[in-house]
Amino acid sequence: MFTERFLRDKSGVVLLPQERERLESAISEVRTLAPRTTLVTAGEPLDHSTLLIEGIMSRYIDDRNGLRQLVAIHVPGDFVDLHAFPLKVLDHDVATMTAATVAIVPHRKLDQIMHDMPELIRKLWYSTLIDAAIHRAWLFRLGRLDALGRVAHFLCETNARLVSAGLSDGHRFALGLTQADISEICGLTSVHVNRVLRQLREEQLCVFRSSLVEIPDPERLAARGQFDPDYLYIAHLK
Amino acid sequence: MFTERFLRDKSGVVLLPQERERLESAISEVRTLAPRTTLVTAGEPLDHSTLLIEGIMSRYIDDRNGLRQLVAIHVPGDFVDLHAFPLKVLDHDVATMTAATVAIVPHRKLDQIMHDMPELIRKLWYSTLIDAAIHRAWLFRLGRLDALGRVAHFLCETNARLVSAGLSDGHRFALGLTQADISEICGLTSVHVNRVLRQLREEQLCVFRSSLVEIPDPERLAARGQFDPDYLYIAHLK
DNA sequence: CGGGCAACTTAACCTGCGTCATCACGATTA
DNA sequence: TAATCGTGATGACGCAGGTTAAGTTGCCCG
Repeated sequence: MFTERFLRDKSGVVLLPQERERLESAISEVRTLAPRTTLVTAGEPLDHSTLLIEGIMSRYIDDRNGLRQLVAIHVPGDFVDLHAFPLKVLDHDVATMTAATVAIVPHRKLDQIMHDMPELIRKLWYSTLIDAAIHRAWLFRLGRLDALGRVAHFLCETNARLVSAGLSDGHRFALGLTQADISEICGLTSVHVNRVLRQLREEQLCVFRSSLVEIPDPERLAARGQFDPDYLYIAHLK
Repeated sequence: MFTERFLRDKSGVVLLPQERERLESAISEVRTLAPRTTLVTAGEPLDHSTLLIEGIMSRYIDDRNGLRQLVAIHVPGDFVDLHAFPLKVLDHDVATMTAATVAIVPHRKLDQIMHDMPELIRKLWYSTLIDAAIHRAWLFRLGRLDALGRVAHFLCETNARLVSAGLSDGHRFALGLTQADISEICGLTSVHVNRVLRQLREEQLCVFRSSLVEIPDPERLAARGQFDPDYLYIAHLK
């Protein structure tokens, strides 16, 4: 079941068994990808979308000086570039961060679903809107939080999403990102991310290693990052 | 024709006459709103969405200290909170900035459209994804640009969107935002926005007044703000 | 015509984060 | 064994933008 984690635990939608089957049967191919592999380049027409099964992926925008800003990261269960179905061309690049396994869904299959199962299309739409809600939370993070708050907010978000995917127990998870990755997410330099991580460690808010992130007291970390998980639309949270 | 500007000039979609009529007939009410009126509060269930006909609206997230981060602004023709149709509850507030005229579209009408006109639903979906693309450009702006670049980028974007809506000639437009508004958009203080606007004026890049924004050389301003309009999906741009 | 208020302006000062530089560590390859 | 490379760690220094405070301007309304 490649779609096992898709829309899992989301408030406001339940994927029915026949809808899940229909999605499964829309998968044309399953591929494994090496770390740091570019899957989609901005401006190139697309005729398929990608469901992430295993690993971490990213979406990013390059600036003129070769620096880049990550605009999203994806965890298993995310339909990474489903927005390419209506848009056909993307405004950003998509790449793996770690090694990854993905399922390819041709747009022509989604076209058929659109005519046969409009309620399923609404659920697919919904999933792209959660990505947009996460974009907004990232805007808040960059616009209103200091460096420590940004990193704390990001780690809280990632923890919550991985709990939802069954990949974190709420206190510890494997992530596989470098400090430079965090800097591209949080709009900081890697030097300053290093300082912030040290401070988080000293204050016992979080121990970050590429291999393993540990959060002894998630509520304290959330308070420091002004993290409120409502925007993730996770069911049964409160 | 209240939907006159909706999806106007967008690459990749054309709203057919019968689709436009169907949308028109889905409007239950047209309202005028005073400036700085809150229309939607985060967390409140919604059974309708709002098409902006005239004026400027905003979406924003409050922080713990009463400050806020704008996550979007909307110009006439935008379906401001169409994402509430699949989501039902929003993660942020929606308010007018200037006086505004809006059309209300009940979700039950959209439900009917979903079953009758799946291609129109795909176009509605598309319009919410352009909002998401704009979110991403805002992330780039906050994460990678300095203060002057951020303001320049925002003004270029707004100019391009208003040209598309037929409300800017490419060099001048009425906007009705204050310097404090710009600061909430660009993640700066209003004091520093004031300094930046002076510099833009001195360098003849832009004259910003609440009533009127003038951009003598849009290309120079775009270069300074690393603005590339592809993410707006405007047709016939290049 | 004057009082009040929101928006704008400017200056003086301070600090969080960027920049630059150096070094350490572990993994990979020869 | 050494050479290379990606990643992490840390210190010295500078500056963009925040903070605070004190005006000014313009508009609404009695």
